[in-house]
Formats: sequence, C-alpha cells, structure tokens
Amino acid sequence: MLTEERHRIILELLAEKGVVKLQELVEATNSSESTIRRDLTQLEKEKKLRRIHGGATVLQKKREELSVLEKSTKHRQEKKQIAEYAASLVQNGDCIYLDAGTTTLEMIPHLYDKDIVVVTNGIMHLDMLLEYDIPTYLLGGFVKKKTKALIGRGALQALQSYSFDKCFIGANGVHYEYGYTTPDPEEAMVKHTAIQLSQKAYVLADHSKLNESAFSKIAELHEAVLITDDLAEEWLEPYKAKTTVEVVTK
Amino acid sequence: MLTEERHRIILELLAEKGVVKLQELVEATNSSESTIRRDLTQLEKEKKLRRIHGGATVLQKKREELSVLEKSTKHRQEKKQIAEYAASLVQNGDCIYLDAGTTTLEMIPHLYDKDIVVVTNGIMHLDMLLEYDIPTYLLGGFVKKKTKALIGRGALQALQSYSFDKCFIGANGVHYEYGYTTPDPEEAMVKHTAIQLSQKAYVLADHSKLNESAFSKIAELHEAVLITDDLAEEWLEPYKAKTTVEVVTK
DNA sequence: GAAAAATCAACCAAAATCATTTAAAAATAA
DNA sequence: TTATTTTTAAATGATTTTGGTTGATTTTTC
Repeated sequence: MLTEERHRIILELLAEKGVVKLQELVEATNSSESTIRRDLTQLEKEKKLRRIHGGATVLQKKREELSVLEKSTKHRQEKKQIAEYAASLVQNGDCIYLDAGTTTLEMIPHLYDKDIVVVTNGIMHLDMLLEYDIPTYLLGGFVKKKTKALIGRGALQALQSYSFDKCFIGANGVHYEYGYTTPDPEEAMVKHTAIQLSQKAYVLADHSKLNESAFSKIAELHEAVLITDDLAEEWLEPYKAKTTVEVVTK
Repeated sequence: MLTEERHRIILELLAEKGVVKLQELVEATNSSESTIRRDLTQLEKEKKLRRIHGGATVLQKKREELSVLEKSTKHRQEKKQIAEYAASLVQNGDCIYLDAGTTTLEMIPHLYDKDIVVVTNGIMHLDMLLEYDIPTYLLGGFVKKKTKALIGRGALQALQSYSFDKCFIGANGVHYEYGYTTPDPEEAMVKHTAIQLSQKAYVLADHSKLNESAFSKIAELHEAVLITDDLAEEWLEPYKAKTTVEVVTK
C-alpha cells in the first residue's frame, strides 16, 4: 500500500472516530507498526493530527480553519450588510431573480422562511437556496467554469420566459458616467436582461466598486437602484443625481 | 501503444480509483516502467495528477467528489460496469445528453479527456463534469430538491433547442410490457424528450430494475437500447424480442 | 511504589522505487 | 529512400520505503 493511501485512511478513520489506536491502524492498512509510527510522526508534523500514547487524535482547531475561509473574500463585512439590507426588501409573494455573485449569495440566509420563488443563474446559489428550502428555478445554458454561472444564449432564452418583482444584481464597477459594468460580456447580457424583466431592479456593490468600471456595460445607472455601503456623502453625490441610492449604514 | 492512448488509460484508471501504483499501470498498458514514469512526469507537469512514491494520485479537488461517489448506493459494482461500458460508446466529437441519476454519474470519470460536449439536467453531474474539464450545458427549469435534477416546463423547453448524437438515461423500472418507467412524471417527460432528440438512445439499468415498473412511462422498449448487467439469458429473452440489449459481463 | 505490560524512538538492512543514461525501435519529415 | 525526431526498454546507482529489533520510556496492574 502506498504512503499516500495510508495517510488518507488514517485521516479518514480519525475524522470518523476522533481517536484511533495504533493497533487499529496497523490492521486497517496491513502495514507494520513502525510504518504506522512513521506515518503518525509525519502527519503530526504536517499538523493533520496530534499523537498520543497509543495512537492519535484529531486537532481541536477545526474551527479556526473555517474562520479562515470566512475571511477569504474581501470586504466581507460590507457585503454581508448590503446583502442583509437587500434581503429585507424582499416581501412574501415576491418572485425574485438572484444574480450569480458573492454578494447576492450572502442574501440567501436572510431569505429563509419567506414565501418566495427564486430564479438564479448561479450554481453556488442554487445549492444554498435548496439548503434553505427555497423553491428555485435555474436558468439553463453554458456553464462558466470559474464562477459556476450560467451564461450564453441558452441562459438568455431561459430568462425571457420569466418576469420578476425584483432582481438583485452584482456588479464589478459602478461609475457615474459608464453606469454598471462587469468583465464578461456574456454575463453582462444576462444581468441586463434580468434587469429589464424586473419591476424593480437593485444592483449590490460595496464601496470598493464605486468609480470603477469594467469592460462590459450591464446597464445605465438609472435602470437600477444602487445599494452600497459608502458613507462619504460627497462620493455619492454624482450617483444620487442619476439614480436612487440606498446606503447601508454600519 | 500510442502515448495519447496511454495517457488516457492512466487518467481513467486514476479517476476511477483515486490512486494507482506504477506497477498497475505497467500491466494495464503493457509498457515499460520507464515509459510510465515519463508519462507520469509529463501528466504531473500538465497538472492532471500528482506523483507520489510508488505511483500517482488524483488532485485534491477531485478526491472529494470521488468519496461522494463511493458512498452512493446499492449495486454500485454493477452500475460502475454499466457506466464504464456506456462511456466507451461515446466517441470524440459527440454531443451527448446525460440524464440525472447515479448510474450516469458513474460515467463521468470515464469521459475524461474525450473531446465532447455534454448537456445534462443533473446538478450533481454538472459539478463533476466541471471538475473533469468537460464543456457542459445545463438545462434550466425547476430544481427538484431531493435529486437535484432539473425538471418541468423550463427544462423541456431548454431541451428542445438541442439535439444529440447519443443520450444516456437512467430508469427505475424496465418491463417488457410497460417499457421504461420512473416515479416522477415530470422527470419522465424530460427523459422521453431527450430520447426523442437523440440519434441513438441508451437506457442504463442494472438487473434489479428488470421486470419492475414505476408510475410514469418514459418510453417504449424499442425507443432505446437497454444496457444492463444481468447474465441469465432467459430473463433477457422478452427484452431482446423488443429492443437491442447490451449486456455487460463481469 | 514496584513489577509487568504496552508503547515508544532510533536504528538497521532488505526491498522497492526513483532519476538518469544508454541504445534500440518506431514514427515522422525531407 | 535517408535523416531526424520521438518513443521505448533495459541497466545503472542513488534514494525512499519498509518491517523487524533494540533498549528506553510510559502506562497499567497489583
């Protein structure tokens, strides 16, 4: 049996039981005692487990790893606040469109228990929506590997057969002159179409997106309400002149 | 044996087992040790696998998916064999439809490195297809929580805009009188439509499905080739009278 | 607390695996 | 066809892995 394989088995067994005896591992892997000892020493050095007399236990710092993940996205706090506010705009009976993107993803936990129907083009969103038992329709189309978003002709066509009370769109750039923008033209098309099909459209963008612009235009400023978190009034002036701006305060 | 073919075999074996010993590969390809070594070195550089002492393993990402598969379901061995055979029917350049379902899911590792386009209605399938870098289109529509399959009007409509060289469908019942069946009428509709849109249609069903029938009819027997694993000739007689049956031997 | 049992780290030599070089065979190009 | 490149197989010695043994250390038992 290969070292790698053994290590996997050890860690799996460990995750399952919390503690393992050396002897168990010897049996489970058909290896000698000294081999297992060496494995344990190595895995301990890699911080995958902690050795104890007679075997090994899991580390207690699972939590830390999770919190590291939590922090992974930038401006997470701001995004969360924006998302929570946006979710509060959703009312029972609404049929909403959720655009793929990390900010809109954060909305989902706050949609729990609302009596709504959601349409989305984000596979990541879908998984979470199902977890929260929210009835969901997915657009069809080509799957963009990097973002797991549905784009292209198929997505547009699928979109045409719906109409929404509200839509919530993410944008990479918000500029008082160039409007809402995003890098991928195909995604921009989908976002734009969703906005057009909605009674009320919202773009979610934290302050780092303000005065930035990306390659493809999604829509003009006036076509959607901007939800952001910046507090400096002077920065917002040019936007307020052109559209409704909802500012989420801390 | 051509290099390319060897590489395909290596990656397939790897996708199936998660880890392979160098010696296994030597046997599987009838090549020398040094040849395999060179292959492994090259494939590692291409980030298709990771070398370890004594062989190679899949990359970390794919590992998780494999473990999901491991745990899934009864008759796994049979399903695997059926799936592997089905995958062998897929040729470069094909555009195929993969129905949601555990058996068709098993096909995916064997599709690795083939030059194909896949359309599916299974979210689980999608995730795995992306991992294996296979260009994928997803049907739209309502998401059935339990099976993570796309069904309903939206899915049917999305389906209409494609046509396939081959489709691979799962069925819960195969009966010489009632044909292919499945419990959910909405799913049955999708499956039936896919069959109609394909040049060549295959239904994948292990022997436990034979002579069973479920609520909703997918199609008549003659509309699709049956791929199964039962060996008892007398059981197969009535089916062979009505359609082509491909029996996967052990 | 002392003896017995279990577990440990450290070491060893055998076996397996490795990278590299060599030369033959096969595929490709001119 | 010949020349050139690619692919393969075998041989080399270096490196890694392995199972067993040692005596030291820890845990258990009385």
